[in-house]
Amino acid sequence: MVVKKSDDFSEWYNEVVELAQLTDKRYPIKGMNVWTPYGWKIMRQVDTYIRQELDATNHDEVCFPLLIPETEFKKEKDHIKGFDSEVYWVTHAGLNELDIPLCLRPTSETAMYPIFALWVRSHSDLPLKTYQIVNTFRYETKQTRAFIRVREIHFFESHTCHTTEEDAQKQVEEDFVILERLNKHLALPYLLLKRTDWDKFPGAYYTVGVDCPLLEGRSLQLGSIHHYRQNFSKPFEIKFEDVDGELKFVHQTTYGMSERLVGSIVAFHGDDKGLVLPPDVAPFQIVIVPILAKGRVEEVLAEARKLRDELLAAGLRVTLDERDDRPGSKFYHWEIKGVPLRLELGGRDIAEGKVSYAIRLDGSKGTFLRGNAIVDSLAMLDKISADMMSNAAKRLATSVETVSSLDAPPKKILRFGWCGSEDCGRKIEEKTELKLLGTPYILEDFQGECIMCGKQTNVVAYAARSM
RNA sequence: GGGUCUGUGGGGUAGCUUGGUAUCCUUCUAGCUUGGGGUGCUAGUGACUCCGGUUCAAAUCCGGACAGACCCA
Repeated sequence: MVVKKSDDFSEWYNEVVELAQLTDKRYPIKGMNVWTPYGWKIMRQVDTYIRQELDATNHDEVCFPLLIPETEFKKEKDHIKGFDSEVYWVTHAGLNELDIPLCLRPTSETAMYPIFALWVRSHSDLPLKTYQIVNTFRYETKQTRAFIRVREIHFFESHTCHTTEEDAQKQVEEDFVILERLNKHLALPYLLLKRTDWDKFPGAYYTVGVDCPLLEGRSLQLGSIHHYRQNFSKPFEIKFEDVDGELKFVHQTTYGMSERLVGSIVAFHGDDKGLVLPPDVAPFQIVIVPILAKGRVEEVLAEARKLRDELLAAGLRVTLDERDDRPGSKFYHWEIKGVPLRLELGGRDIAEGKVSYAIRLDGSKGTFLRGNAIVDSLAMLDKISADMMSNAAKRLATSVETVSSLDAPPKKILRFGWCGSEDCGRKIEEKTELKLLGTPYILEDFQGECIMCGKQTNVVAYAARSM
């Protein structure tokens, strides 16, 4: 690593992604990168937790086609208006021009909902809770960045249908619980902010953004949760016969998060030595580096393999670095890759019946008894996870600052009074060059004045430099 | 959306002003050496983004495309 995180965050981010070999950015299309083995292992690990949490809340995994006919895509007016400028179109098939162009899904509402209309007939079909983990396509015009702003996006989207608005509302709240459980594995700080009306998802009744505070008042949207009411069920005619015999339109919600989760893990946890991975998502939780002194190579390797096999049998993800390279060089290699725990085994350790360790998160080193390898490794990984969670909590607490003036704002996420008008909102964005993230979903007590017009208000808003 | 800059082995670079033989570091391959924080030595593989133009001759000058970095809305 050459660049320091605090000196030039963007440069630092690019360097980590490159050196840790998370992705190959050399694919010749802007914003479309190659998932390399190490990066993909992390993504798959995250996907595993997503499946786990969604399955546990009775969502069924489905997989819809990538292509959407223009006729379906255009059914919801606001939706098409919101996505028009960033959709890829397939206009030809073989040698012929298509009668009806097909778009690559930028998100799957318009792919799924015509079929939901067939699936849902009675109140007993509801709630319908589905999700899929797929790639979506958005023609980003802004600067692209690995994992954070890409044109082909790996993401999950859950889509649900309910009999009533209240039931849909309960779903939104369940989504927050799912998010919190998922985040136990990722250890990221986040805020739940209800987006402004002019910034909500195209077609939504309301949108809640999940915003992760990074360095110096930057925030990164990790995902979003939407309540659609009947905005989509009406144009797509998703109707059910209720207990009273009446035909009604369903109420819908969606929840989506993307490979940005990987980008956020890199951006939030990483340090000047490279990646720092939470044990739950690390492709390898432990790396064993054998110290191969001349004349004892076979002996040490045999012991190292034995240690590896024991740890593997205990359910840990472990790799033994048997490459013909110097130990020091291997230390740097695995530090950049963010492996939480490094174990060293050499002649000295074997003689003393010990194993040396080094913890990536804080750089601490020591030894433990060989016989305690499994118990001690598990305990250290647990402690690393706990420490990373508490780092996230600390960051959350220090990243927001309440201000009463927009002159010379601190490099934090700003919190201030807002009258709620679009006029003031836009003026605030113009003046500060920050993005108005919205208002806290869980209402916060506030009495004060709108920071722009001075009107009395009990609404508090957040703004930050977005990435 | 508007602007500025850049594109040379796998990665990072020198050369470009003033057109002619492409530099160095790293990685990689082979061998020896070494091995508890980036061993050392020897030998070797490997590059001018693409298309067009100017020219006897283009990495170098001109135009365009594509890709990337940055700034502004």
